[in-house]
Amino acid sequence: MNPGSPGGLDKRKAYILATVVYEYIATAEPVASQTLTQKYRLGVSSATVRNELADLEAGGYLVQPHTSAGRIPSDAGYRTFVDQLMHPETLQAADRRRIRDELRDASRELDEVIESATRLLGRLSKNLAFATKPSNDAQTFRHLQLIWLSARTGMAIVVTSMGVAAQSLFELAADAGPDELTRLSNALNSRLGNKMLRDIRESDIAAAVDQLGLAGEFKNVIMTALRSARSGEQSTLAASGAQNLLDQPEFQDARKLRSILNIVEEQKTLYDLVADSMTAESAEVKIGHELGVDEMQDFSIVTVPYRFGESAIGMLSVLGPRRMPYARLMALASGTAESLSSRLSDAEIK
Amino acid sequence: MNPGSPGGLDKRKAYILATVVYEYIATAEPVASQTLTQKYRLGVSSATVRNELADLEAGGYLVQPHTSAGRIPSDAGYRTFVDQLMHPETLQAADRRRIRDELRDASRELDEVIESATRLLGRLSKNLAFATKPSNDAQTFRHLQLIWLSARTGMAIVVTSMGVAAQSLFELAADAGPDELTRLSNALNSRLGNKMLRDIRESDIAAAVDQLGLAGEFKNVIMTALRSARSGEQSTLAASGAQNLLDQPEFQDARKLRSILNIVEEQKTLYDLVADSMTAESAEVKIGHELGVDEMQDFSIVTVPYRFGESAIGMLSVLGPRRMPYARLMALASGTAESLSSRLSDAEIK
DNA sequence: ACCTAGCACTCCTCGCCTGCGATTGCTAAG
DNA sequence: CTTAGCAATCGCAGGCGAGGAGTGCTAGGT
Repeated sequence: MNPGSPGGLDKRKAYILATVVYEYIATAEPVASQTLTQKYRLGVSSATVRNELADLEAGGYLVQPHTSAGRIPSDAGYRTFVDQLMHPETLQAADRRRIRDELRDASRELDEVIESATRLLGRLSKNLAFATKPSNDAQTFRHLQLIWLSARTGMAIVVTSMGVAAQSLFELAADAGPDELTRLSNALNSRLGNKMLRDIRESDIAAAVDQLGLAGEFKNVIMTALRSARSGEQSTLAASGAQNLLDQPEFQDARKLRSILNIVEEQKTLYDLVADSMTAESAEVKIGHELGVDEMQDFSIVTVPYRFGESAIGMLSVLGPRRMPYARLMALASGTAESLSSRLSDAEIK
Repeated sequence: MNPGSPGGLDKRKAYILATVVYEYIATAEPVASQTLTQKYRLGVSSATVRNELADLEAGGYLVQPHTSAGRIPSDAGYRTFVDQLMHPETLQAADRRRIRDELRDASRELDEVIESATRLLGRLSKNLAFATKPSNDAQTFRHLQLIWLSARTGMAIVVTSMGVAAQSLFELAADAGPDELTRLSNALNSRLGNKMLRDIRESDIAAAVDQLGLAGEFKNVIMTALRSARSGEQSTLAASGAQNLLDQPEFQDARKLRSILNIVEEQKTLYDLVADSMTAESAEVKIGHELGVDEMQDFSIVTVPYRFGESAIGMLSVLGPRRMPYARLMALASGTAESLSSRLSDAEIK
């Protein structure tokens, strides 16, 4: 092996590996040495290619389903392909515009915008797309309103810069009048204005409540509302495009799909799988066993964070067979996330 | 045929038909005459049963997949079974309690309660469960709050007896102060209190706005908020349990599932299919072609409305193979809907 | 008039085999 | 280091036949 070449592979091996991956992604059939020489003018004979293929298999980049079959990429093969061999794609201006337009037409509601983006990505990628709902942690506090419903019940609404974050009903042990709730709302608003949600301390609340001489139970009411605003529905997912997976030849067998659908419906596992990509700068790929879940050996996931202002608040992902068009899906996911990010920022409540 | 007997079938034919359906539901295998005589002590020989089976086939209740196979029920066979032959089931007290408890633990948020009920029903029924989100039309108005965010932006929140129904952001052409919004909120609340949402007229709003001498654009702002409160997310569905369908032997073939997943994700078709069961008193069943959708020939749906107070506000359904345990699923769906209804009513904002 | 034993007939299913084609690895020569 | 040639391996599709499941019909019994 020539040192200094990508992945410790000499140039020809790298090219052959890349070609095998491209070809397998396109056809879903094991790739034979002859196919390579015929379709790709390698300038060498199939026998030479066979020698190279054998080396690549020894190196762990390829596997053979059975003796008299061609080669298919291993997880390591895909990994090398993604990291070093493939040509990254970027979206055509036209595609970019289509995505942007479609998201613009979506409702103003936060959840629905996220769901639209997920549906869109599912449709464009022809795979299963999913998104985490945003964490509100890094959002800015805009308004807290206590609504009087009856002497002992009310509702607290927290508005953040992204729109309504949470409503929570409360019950009081002692009667309170509408005026008290209004006064308390006002006091809190002037005290908390423009803080980030995560920076609001219990002492801020306590000060406001005590200053007005109100019952201590209000502190709990407000903390509860803020807490639920902060956590949002963070661990729930939006998903779309499961039926696309049924089109893939490798999932004609229903058993493989069962586990996936299960995982998608459970949401928890899926959330954990992508959670660590929240801090990524751009699209990240996890391939087969890298996902660390037995039932997902045959799948890969592309994940890209979306932002509100500066901070990443959630992830947009595509789940498909390992044999997925990585460059294209990374471009699509990135493009969609980018549009989503700017769509969210446009809707910011200043 | 003896007149006066169920479905125009004499007693023995009815019993044999019922037995074929039971057996086929249990085994997913065509039912043979000998199986019937061996398992069910009919008191006659298999030859006699064969004659009866031939009659039932002539009558359209059964079909034969091929000459040397047993019989399986036709849509008409299932229909007769459901309407006249099967023993209706009711839930054990223990099951009933489990459902109630599980729903009680669910969050207070309306959407999440519905989703919990759907997940629960999916799990218990071992099929695909789905629910329509409630229509707010028949809910009672409790509170409208206009929140001041900046001189020209604000948010309108409408609270109904079921909890928050809608929030909507608005922009004004002319500056307004927090006081105006508060005064308008108060005026509207005293005027609209305890009306049903659908009974609120534009003139009520206009009167309040004009009385306070406020800009006409407030009328639109408020009407928009009320409209969005009324419509809710009515046509979106919650669904759970798709992977259960993959366990059914008849759907090992991925093609049949594709159409179903598609339909479930589309939601629209599914919503239309069950919409007319909203006025039903109890569980309704649609079998195979009765659904009127080609791709759903192999499926049946059990639908039961759930209520808030007196009025039906949504539907809870189970979708599965035609070969589903109708009595059990009807009992499960009814029980879950009942618990859901009372759970919702308990959470009413009085 | 109804029931039933017996039997021929039909049709599906499964395992077995075979031949074909695809593809490889190896060898030996350039 | 490359390549042509070739034997060897393996999967797969198709054909064939045995086995079995189940029916419909017939004829005789109650």
